[in-house]
Amino acid sequence: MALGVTRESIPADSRTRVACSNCNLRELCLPVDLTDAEMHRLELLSHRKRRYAGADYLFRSGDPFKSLYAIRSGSFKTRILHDDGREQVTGFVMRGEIIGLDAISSDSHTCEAVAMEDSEVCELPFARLETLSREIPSLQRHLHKIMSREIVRDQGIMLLLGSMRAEERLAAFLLNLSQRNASHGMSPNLLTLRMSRLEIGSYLGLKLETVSRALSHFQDDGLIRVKSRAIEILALPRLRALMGKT
Amino acid sequence: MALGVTRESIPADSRTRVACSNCNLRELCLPVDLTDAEMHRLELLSHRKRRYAGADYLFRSGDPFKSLYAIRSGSFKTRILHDDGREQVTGFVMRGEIIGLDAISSDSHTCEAVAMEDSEVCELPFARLETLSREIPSLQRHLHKIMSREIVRDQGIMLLLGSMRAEERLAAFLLNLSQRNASHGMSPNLLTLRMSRLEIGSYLGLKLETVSRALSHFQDDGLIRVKSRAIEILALPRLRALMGKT
DNA sequence: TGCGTGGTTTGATATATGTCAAAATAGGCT
DNA sequence: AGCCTATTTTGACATATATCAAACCACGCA
Repeated sequence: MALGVTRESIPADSRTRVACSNCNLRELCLPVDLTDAEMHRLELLSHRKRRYAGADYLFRSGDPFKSLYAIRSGSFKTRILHDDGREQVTGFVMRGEIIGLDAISSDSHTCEAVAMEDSEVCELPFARLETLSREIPSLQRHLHKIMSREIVRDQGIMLLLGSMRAEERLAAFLLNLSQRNASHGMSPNLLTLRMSRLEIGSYLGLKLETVSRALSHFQDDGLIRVKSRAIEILALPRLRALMGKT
Repeated sequence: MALGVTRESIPADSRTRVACSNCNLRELCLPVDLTDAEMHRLELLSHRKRRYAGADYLFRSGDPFKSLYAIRSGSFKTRILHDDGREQVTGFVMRGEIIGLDAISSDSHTCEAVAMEDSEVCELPFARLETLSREIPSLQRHLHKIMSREIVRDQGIMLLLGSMRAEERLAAFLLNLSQRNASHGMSPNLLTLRMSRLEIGSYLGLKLETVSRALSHFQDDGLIRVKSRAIEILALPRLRALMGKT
């Protein structure tokens, strides 16, 4: 973990070379067990760090595909657009997660990614990632797992959208955020939503009013406490139980 | 079915070796441009062909992950199950397509695959596929594209489930089948559904009655002709136009 | 500090889709 | 061929969620 290399010391528009071997996200982003020699090779990725302000695009649909991006800090939403302007938020991507996998199939991005707050990403040129993963089996395996995990995640959302009711969807959403919070060593009970009710609604296939009403209802039932975008989970087990029955 | 070789004459567990170089699906399943030498190596996959009768499981959720499967003939549905028994059909997989990608992430299958008719699959041991794709870059690239394509497909269904109305979903479904039919050199206007209204409903996040009503409505409007599971598309452009407005 | 604007909550009402039920149809098996 | 069962269609009605509208709130900016 890089001592002496603080984020603050880097100018906002700079593209800085960073070394995976020093990255404090290594476990999350590319948690492969590498020998020193392999780790040295991984540096050949010579990926760069970029910063984005809230509402900035990381990429737009149609952009040519060059790289995957590992999120070092902050968060993004991804969305796809329908011909008639309707949009569907397909994911909220957080620290330690990888974004851009959809673009591999057609060599251009099919969705767009927008920063939900000030964020930093690590650019991983995909061609080099492929070359390297031919040389380092554990890296190859990890890349495959990341892609497969995205498929599983998407299918989970299909289940949610296809067969859950509004309050179940919202409970699932909150529990998912809680779990991701916990996996980063943060409190599973204190959530700070980075997205609006409208965006949550789009993600969950609901209107923003329905999202708002469901949150209010949860609060009335003593499950959570809502203070605008800060949400405190008061009864995690009951929230869990809510999915499935009703 | 091969002449003189009925399903019954082949023990259920028989595994026949097949060669990719001879396979008439080569273009669809692994359409990589290989030299003779590489093609020779591909044979090392020494995949086997298996047969399944309708309603047979190809794999169940929880099964350990060993192989991907390329569908040589027939079709399968994939579904995930919720704790409380609810199920969501996540895909209808046809000839030339690959199934099982979800299992890579956790080394066990997260969904289950059930044959919708008599079918043949080609088993592709994943460990060998990984080894080979380290040696053959174009195979590696192709594997990545297949996984990415699955991600894009799933996100398309998220859009459908999250922001389209019942008849739009059904139109999208029929158009998708039509297109896949066409890509196999079959008529884009004559569809033979292998799945029930219940299964279509599960896939589209609708009840079977809604699916039936929408089909009847399309028929009344002269868009299609429904004869149980045989569907003739009479006005493809109008069906296309139906998605997006209304 | 106060204003303004986007975001959120809440209410009244509309509607698409679900639910329940019965009739019609199709396909498998003897 | 004809019965049996599962699937599909259709109808009447219920309801979850959407829609429209207004009030409320929070936060950034002057």
